[in-house]
Amino acid sequence: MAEIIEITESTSELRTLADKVCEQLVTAIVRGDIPPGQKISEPELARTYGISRGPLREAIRHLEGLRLVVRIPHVGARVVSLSPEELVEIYRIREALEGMACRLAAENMSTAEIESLRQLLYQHEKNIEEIDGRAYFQKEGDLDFHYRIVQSSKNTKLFELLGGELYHLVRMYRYQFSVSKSRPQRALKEHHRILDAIEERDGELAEMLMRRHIGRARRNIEESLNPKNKEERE
Amino acid sequence: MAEIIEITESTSELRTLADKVCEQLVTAIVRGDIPPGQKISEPELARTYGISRGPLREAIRHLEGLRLVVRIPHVGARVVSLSPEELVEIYRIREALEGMACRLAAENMSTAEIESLRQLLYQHEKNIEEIDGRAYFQKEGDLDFHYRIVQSSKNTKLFELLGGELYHLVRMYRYQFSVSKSRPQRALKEHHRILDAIEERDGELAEMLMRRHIGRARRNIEESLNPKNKEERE
DNA sequence: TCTCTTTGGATTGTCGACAATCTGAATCTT
DNA sequence: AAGATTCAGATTGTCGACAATCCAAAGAGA
Repeated sequence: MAEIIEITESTSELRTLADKVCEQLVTAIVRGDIPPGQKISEPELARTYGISRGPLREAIRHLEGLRLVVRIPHVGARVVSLSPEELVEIYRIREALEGMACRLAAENMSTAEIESLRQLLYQHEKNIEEIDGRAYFQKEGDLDFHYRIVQSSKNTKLFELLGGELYHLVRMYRYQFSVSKSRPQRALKEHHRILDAIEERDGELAEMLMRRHIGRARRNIEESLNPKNKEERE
Repeated sequence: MAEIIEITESTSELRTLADKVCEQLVTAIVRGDIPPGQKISEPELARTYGISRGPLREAIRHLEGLRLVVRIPHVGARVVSLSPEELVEIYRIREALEGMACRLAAENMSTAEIESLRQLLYQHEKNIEEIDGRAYFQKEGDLDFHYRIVQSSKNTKLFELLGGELYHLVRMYRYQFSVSKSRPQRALKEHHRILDAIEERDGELAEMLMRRHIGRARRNIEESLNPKNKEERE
């Protein structure tokens, strides 16, 4: 029985209740406030947010589309429970998709966008120096970089895909497993190199660097997983 | 004012009304029975399917997630209107994603699956010979082949992505623009070559062939588009 | 004591009605 | 006559209540 959360005030821009609640639920799930595997009780959530079940059900339907909850008819919805294998799968997809995004960005990104993105990287640099050990800002910041690249690819469908469901899923995984102990300094350096390639309009190189960048992250995950599976066969 | 459509009988398996109606709407939109850009009136559709507005709204929310309708708060939902540019974007995404799927399929596809898929191709061959000119079956059949490949990649996330929203969108485009006048014989031959590579477990070749295969289709679309844009600059 | 059945409680699915908002036509002003 | 304004009609958003379904605990039978 959590406390009642006020919606109408702070969170808005999205006009309908269902949309607002949906946004609230997305962040709640991504941050782990509603833990993976937890049952989503409609009456309870409706009370929590002080709304009726109608809009809430619409929000849940939307969350299902974002792959953040799994719903079984007449039984109920649960927050998606993520297996490490699926995380690896997602990284493989990102490898292919963001690699392409990078190549397109090298062709279509405006110089203003490039400059703006470079500034963002400098800011990340500062954040890393400040909170040396805990790279919390970097965690979301890294995603920001990737997000901006995809946005600059000017492929709207690609942006919808990566900026939509996959984006939230990756954010969720990061919060859960706190994946990014993988020295942010190195990641930042790689980001700079990628942007360099884009600046020189070398799409081929940019794609390759991005694929390597994500591939390294993926292998990190796989390795931090394998030690336990060392004994397992097949 | 269309006639009233019975739901409970034929279309089932999915237990809830919202899910059934959603499935109905998907095929209706994909086949163009509800034309692109058309407004979706909740009261009218509710009457048509003989259900209340509650489940219908949930279904629409789901369709929104599948990118088949666009919704504006307090205004209503419209069937998505597809620009040829977006179709090209989607084909670019498929190039990257299905290329990867092919490589994974070469690694993970069982010999039984390969044999089954080969049989499917033989069946396509027959269908083409029978209805030489109009390649209607081939249209959906082509998608079947691609669908099976993705399924055999054993990457569940990839399957969800390509088998979900992108699959329906591509089907929709095909129905609308009747894209596949692009000699089915050649496509079929390419399918065989791709399957050959998979059978020989040559992932690299399989990926390349698939990328070319889809790339050719994309260029077909671009060319059938350019003549009109010949005069346009930029 | 274990298993199968039953039954009560709670949850999900569905409906009809009311309130908030938008669209478009008719009216008024300049 | 052109433009802005008002107002009616319809549509979307929201709510509370009822019906259908599922889950789990209690009880009956072997």
